[in-house]
Amino acid sequence: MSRGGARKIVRLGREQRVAEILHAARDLFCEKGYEAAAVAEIAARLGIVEGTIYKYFESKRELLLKVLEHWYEEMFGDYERDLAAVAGARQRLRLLIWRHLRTVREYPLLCRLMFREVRAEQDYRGTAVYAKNRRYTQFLVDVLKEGVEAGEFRDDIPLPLLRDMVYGGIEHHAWNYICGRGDLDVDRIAGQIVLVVCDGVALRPVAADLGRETQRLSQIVDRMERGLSPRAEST
Amino acid sequence: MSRGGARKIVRLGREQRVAEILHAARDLFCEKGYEAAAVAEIAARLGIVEGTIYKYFESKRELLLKVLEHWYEEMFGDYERDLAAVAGARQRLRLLIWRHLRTVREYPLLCRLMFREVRAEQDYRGTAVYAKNRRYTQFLVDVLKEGVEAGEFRDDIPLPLLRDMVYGGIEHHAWNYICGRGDLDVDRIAGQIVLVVCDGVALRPVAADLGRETQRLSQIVDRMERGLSPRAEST
DNA sequence: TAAGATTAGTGAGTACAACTCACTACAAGT
DNA sequence: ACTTGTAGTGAGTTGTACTCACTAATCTTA
Repeated sequence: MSRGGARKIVRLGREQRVAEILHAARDLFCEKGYEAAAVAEIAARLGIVEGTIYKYFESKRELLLKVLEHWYEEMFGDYERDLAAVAGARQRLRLLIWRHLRTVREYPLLCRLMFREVRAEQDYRGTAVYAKNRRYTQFLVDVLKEGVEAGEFRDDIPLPLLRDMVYGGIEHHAWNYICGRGDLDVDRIAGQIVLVVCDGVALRPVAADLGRETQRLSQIVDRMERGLSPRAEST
Repeated sequence: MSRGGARKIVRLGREQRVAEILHAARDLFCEKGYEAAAVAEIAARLGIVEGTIYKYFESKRELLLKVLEHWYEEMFGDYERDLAAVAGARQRLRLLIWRHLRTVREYPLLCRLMFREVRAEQDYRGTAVYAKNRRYTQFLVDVLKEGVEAGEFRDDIPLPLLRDMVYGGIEHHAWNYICGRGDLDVDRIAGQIVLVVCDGVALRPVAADLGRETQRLSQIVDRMERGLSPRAEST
């Protein structure tokens, strides 16, 4: 601004420049949202000109997709590892739901971009982000499938529907938080979702009162068999 | 085009013109989506000029909101009536889920606008569409509450979470259909969602084997009390 | 019926952002 | 030192939301 156009041009290698642009784009998209973020401002922040960005990315949208692809790549790292440490379908399910909620809590702005700007567009299927998202949600379907095969979950509910109820439910429930209002109690919500899903699909639900009744009758039978009156101790 | 600017100007009353614009806007938004629909094209279809639309609507976005408000108004009509005809929390729940799925099936393009362009925006809360949507989803929360009060549903799961799992789940599950791919089997999906939700919140789940055990013990106790040997008939 | 008031409708703009392209300048290879 | 590949430029073009000073059709009132 102060010195009129006498700026030194800095030349970077392709890789490095691409990385810089992705980083600046992620920041600005998170700050302002996709629409409001101008490509020219991303360029300005890096001290380059708009045209340079179009040298490396075909369009603003491609830039957004690449930003989110990188994010997914970051996430996949410790997913399998964490999952391998937990046994039992219900506990594994809980882990996936809990981790997803934690991700929403940690990166609300990126989630917002994903939900709003990417997943909703015409061309979504066919993008690399779609493939990565499929891989991400497939973890949950696989855990449910294990549960069915192990006899822990019933087999008459299509797994994709359960998947959609979990991820769709979380998205709706977290929307306020994602938009910057209120907080997100990850532990509590994870527990409640597991409760709804499992006691809907678990083969043997608790049935507390039936259970208590069985126990009571059991004790009576025990005492009777030992020759005691069934009413002996009831006062 | 053919006669150079010698078009007759048609003057309409305010009400009528507004109605015309809303209708044309709804069509074009559904055809092309919000972004791709140009205000100038809405005007062109009515044989008027862009500025005229801005005489009646402050912005393109207000136009979209008004279109969706009108749609909600259409829907509310027979909602209470239908609901009044059905008894029992589970059946009423099924009705609401079934009706919502049918609406999605019938108006996928308007649903798409609602999900994509309206609900996701910053200013959504504070719009009249938000209020109408609240009223719409509140039906389901009320039905759940009735179920809890009637002792049909457990009371340890927050109703808003269930609401979000239902509507969020449906939205996710129907997204392919909304985007014009495949079909939507309303009856089947409604049944499955009710199954998941109810057998998750219903107070007395089937628990067939626990039930049988209770029955068996009951019979033993009966016989014992009548002075018979507990093992009398077991062979 | 004619003048004045009201308001529907016009169309030529402005502003701004995505995207393009012919060109410049820097660095490496020979 | 000359050539060549390519990073970077910046002045466009295009398209669209939105504005505004103005025109003309209709209504009101004398």
